[in-house]
Amino acid sequence: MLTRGKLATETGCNIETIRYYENIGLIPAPERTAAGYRSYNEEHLRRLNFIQRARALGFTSDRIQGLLELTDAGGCHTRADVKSLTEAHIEEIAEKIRDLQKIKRRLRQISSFCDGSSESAASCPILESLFEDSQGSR
Amino acid sequence: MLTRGKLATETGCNIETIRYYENIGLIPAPERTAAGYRSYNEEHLRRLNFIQRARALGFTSDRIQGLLELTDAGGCHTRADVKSLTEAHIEEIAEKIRDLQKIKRRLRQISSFCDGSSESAASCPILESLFEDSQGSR
DNA sequence: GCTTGACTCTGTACTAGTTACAGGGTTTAG
DNA sequence: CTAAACCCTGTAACTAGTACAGAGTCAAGC
Repeated sequence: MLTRGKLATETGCNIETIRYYENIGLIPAPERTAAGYRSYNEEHLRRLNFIQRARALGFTSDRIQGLLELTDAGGCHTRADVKSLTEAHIEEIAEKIRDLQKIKRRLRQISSFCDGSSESAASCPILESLFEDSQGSR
Repeated sequence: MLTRGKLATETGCNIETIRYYENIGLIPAPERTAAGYRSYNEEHLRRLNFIQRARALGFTSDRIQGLLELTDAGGCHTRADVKSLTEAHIEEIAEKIRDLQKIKRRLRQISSFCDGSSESAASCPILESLFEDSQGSR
């Protein structure tokens, strides 16, 4: 029913990305027309939308695969499984945020050493603090 | 004076990464011994330390290159140049943090819909909210 | 003086998550 | 019937490295 191009415009996904998702197994290989054109159905659409939303929330391909397998496998997985994958992901994001905040604080500190004047960059305290062993850190 | 291996252990940098930095032009190509071994000096050590510290603060190779050029070029650049590169970087990190916080909030919300019970994953509200158009967002 | 192990050299391929492009075949609208 | 718009495939690019194979080199011990 749907060509690759239509699936792409329907989902807002890049057309090449769809082929990529097929390659890595995120999307099942669709039927082909006599000429070899991919022919997608509603289920593919649904699945691709799922992937797009999960990607937007920062899930990796591996984890998305995991989530999709939980739905594919039918009754043998529980909500608890889904929730624990989600919570693990939330914790990873929280950690990434903490790391970036640490970095930002340090950068603000280093930046504050420098008056931003028109003096030579060679003597700039920002560069110096990157060249020398970090003084004033932590 | 320094072989590649010694430079690696001295700086804590992976030995292959040093060659990579040479390839992309972050580190100048060193002298070679008669046998073709790279021979590094104090300046290389200093520069690699700089790169390591800048990387730890999340600077991209391009931006590090930019910072190093400011020092290489001698007197024709100012502290203001350095500071503006740094401030731009801080702003990017701040934005990344904001993005991640948005994602985290949304994930916490989605996760809260799910009781984490032993019911089938197929009916899990987390998966449903990824399949359906995001209701309750924003 | 020779062997052995530790080092170094090169090119190449791999990672994630796409994107892009070349060179061909197909479908559709006028 | 032709031309544009689509689709197919394989492959390379991006970032920031990491890893590995196969070959050469160096230093220490015997």
